[in-house]
Amino acid sequence: MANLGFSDENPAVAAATSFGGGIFDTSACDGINGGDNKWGSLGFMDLLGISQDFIAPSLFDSFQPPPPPPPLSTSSELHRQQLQGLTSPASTVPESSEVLTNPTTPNSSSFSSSSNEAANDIHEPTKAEDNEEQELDQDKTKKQLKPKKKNQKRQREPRFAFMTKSEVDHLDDGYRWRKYGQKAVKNSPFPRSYYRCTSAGCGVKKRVERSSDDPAIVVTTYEGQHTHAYPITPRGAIGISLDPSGFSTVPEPQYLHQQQQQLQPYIYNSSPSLKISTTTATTFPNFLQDRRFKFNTPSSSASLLTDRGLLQDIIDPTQMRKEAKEEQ
DNA sequence: CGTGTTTGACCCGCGC
DNA sequence: GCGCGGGTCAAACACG
Repeated sequence: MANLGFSDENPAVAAATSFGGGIFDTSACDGINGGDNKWGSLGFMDLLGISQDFIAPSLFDSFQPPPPPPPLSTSSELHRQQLQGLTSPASTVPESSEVLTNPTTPNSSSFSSSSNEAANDIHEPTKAEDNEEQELDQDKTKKQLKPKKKNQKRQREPRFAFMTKSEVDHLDDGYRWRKYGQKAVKNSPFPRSYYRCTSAGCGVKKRVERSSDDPAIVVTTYEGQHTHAYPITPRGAIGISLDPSGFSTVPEPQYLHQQQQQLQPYIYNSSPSLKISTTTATTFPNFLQDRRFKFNTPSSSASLLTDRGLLQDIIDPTQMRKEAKEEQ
């Protein structure tokens, strides 16, 4: 896990007990991209790692590459170690629903984090899924008749969601995702897309849907944690960060150039307002504790919202917006 | 040819 | 038990 020199003990961050702010308005980037909807040229996480956290290349000079990903046979153990020894909240999170934070302003960002029944027993895709794959091989012809263990509720990964103001649905966070489904969503004219991390053994999933309330807002829900280094493919870039949260603290090199040239102005103009507190380690995923997610505008929406019991399994933009209005 | 998307069918949980 | 809605699978297809 690379923090780019940002200390986990950063008082400014640790002292923060709330976060909130603006929806990540990425629409301004559309022009920057010249109408190209492909976000492959600028990582979404790069956008999230905006503001003062985005520092010129000199910052990366001091970056220490993480150890290479462990073999699959030991990755789960390493993962656990990372979760316990570092800052991952997942391993210590008591079962709860997603943490939802509403925007305090129409231009505020909204994060929803969750951990659930699986939180104390982090999903270890390597071994379990290997077995499943073997079973699948045997029963391949049975297709979806594959028996699922009954009386055993499907355990869901810790989830968190956030809202992004963007014209593109699938924001590039630097990882490679494969779309494996799309469903129409009730009470929404927009379909929900399902993505899965393409890395072998990595069971991280991502749901992307547009807010029916505000089509400009994209609600992205992550589920699970990456078990591999970031980025994961040659296409992406070199593996430079091994963050158990699954979110790199470093922009992909291929993005860096454009980010410096194009994104920074926007970033600084409309950086979301978000403060992540390490005190929320038991509720928020790693990446939210990452310094990249330390935003500037003071806000107490998170604590307010959590205090109000707005922890929900699924982020509800409509409610979020209503809540935001009530705040005003 | 490898990789990613589309899409219809299927599975499962949940509420009535 | 039934229907609905969410989630997943995998064949077919597209693309570079």
